[in-house]
Amino acid sequence: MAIASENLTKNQKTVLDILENSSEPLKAYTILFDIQKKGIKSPLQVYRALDKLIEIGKVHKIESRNAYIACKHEGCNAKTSTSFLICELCDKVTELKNNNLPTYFSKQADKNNFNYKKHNLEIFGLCKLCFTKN
Amino acid sequence: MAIASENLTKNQKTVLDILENSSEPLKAYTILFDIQKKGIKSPLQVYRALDKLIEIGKVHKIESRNAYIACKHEGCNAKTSTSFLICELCDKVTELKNNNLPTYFSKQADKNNFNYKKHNLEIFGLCKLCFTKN
DNA sequence: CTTAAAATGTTATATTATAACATTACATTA
DNA sequence: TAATGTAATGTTATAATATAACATTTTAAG
Repeated sequence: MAIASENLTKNQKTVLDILENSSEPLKAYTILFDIQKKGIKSPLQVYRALDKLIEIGKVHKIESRNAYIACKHEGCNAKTSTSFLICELCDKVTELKNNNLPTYFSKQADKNNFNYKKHNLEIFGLCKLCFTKN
Repeated sequence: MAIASENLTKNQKTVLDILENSSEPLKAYTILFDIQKKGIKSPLQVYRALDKLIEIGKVHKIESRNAYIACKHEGCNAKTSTSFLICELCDKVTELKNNNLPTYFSKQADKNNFNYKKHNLEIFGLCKLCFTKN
C-alpha cells in the first residue's frame, strides 16, 4: 500500500505536525528543541522522521538554509522537484506550484545532452510586502 | 578598483587554484586537507578564501552537496545566480551558461508578486555518458 | 502466529561552518 | 613617508548540522 499521511508513525506525525503549524521553515535542531516534551530526545529521531517525510513528499528541504518546510500542496510533484521563492528580507518562503518548470528544465537540459530527472530551485528576492516597504 | 583574479591574496589563490584544477566540486575540508602543505592550517582560512572567491564570482557553492566549484565562465552572471546540471550517477557537475533563466524566473516570480533578485538552480539527472551507458 | 521490514532508542562521532580576538599586510592620501 | 583605515591572516575554540553503529521494538503482510 502506498504510504499516506494517515499511517505515519508517532515520531513522523510529531515532526510533520510542528512543520505544518510553522509559518516558516524550521531547522532540524529547532524541531528537536521544540518537541523534546513529546518524547523525542535525539537529533537522529528528527532526521529519520524528516527523511521519511521528504521521501513521501510531505516535507521539502531548503538546501541553502538547511531548513525544512511542510508541503501545502496535495499531490504535488515535489517528491522529486522543488521550487521556492525566498524573501531576502523577511525570510518568508513560498513554494511555487502548478508550474511548468520541469518541462522547461527538461528542454534546457536537453540542449546540454543531459537527461532531466528532477530539480531544486531557490529564487531569492523580495516578497510583495517587503518590496512595497522599500 | 574592481577585484580581479590578478590581485587575489595568497590563500585565495591557493584555494582557487585547487578548485580550478579539480575535475569535480570539492568540499571545504577536502580543500583543507589537500593544501595543508601550502601553509593553510585551519578550516577558517579555507572558508574565508571561499567566501571571497564566491563574492567575486570565481567560485560557486553547490548547496545540495556542500561543495564548491570554480567558475569556468568569463564574466558570467553567477555572482548572483547559479545553475547546475548534476549527474546522479557519476556526480559530474556542469554549470549552465548563457541562459535566459533569470528572465524566465523573473516572470515566474512576478506571477507570485515576488521581486526576483537571483537564483540557485540544481538540476539532477543523467549526463550523456551515464545516460547512454544505462 | 510467524516473519520480515520498518521504525525506534541510544550513545557516540563525523561533517560543516562560524565566533572571537590578536596580529599583519597593504593601499590610500595627507 | 608617515598616518590611517580596510582587508586579510593566524589561531584556538566552539557552534551547527548530520550520520554511524547497534540493540530493540513495532508493524504489517502472509
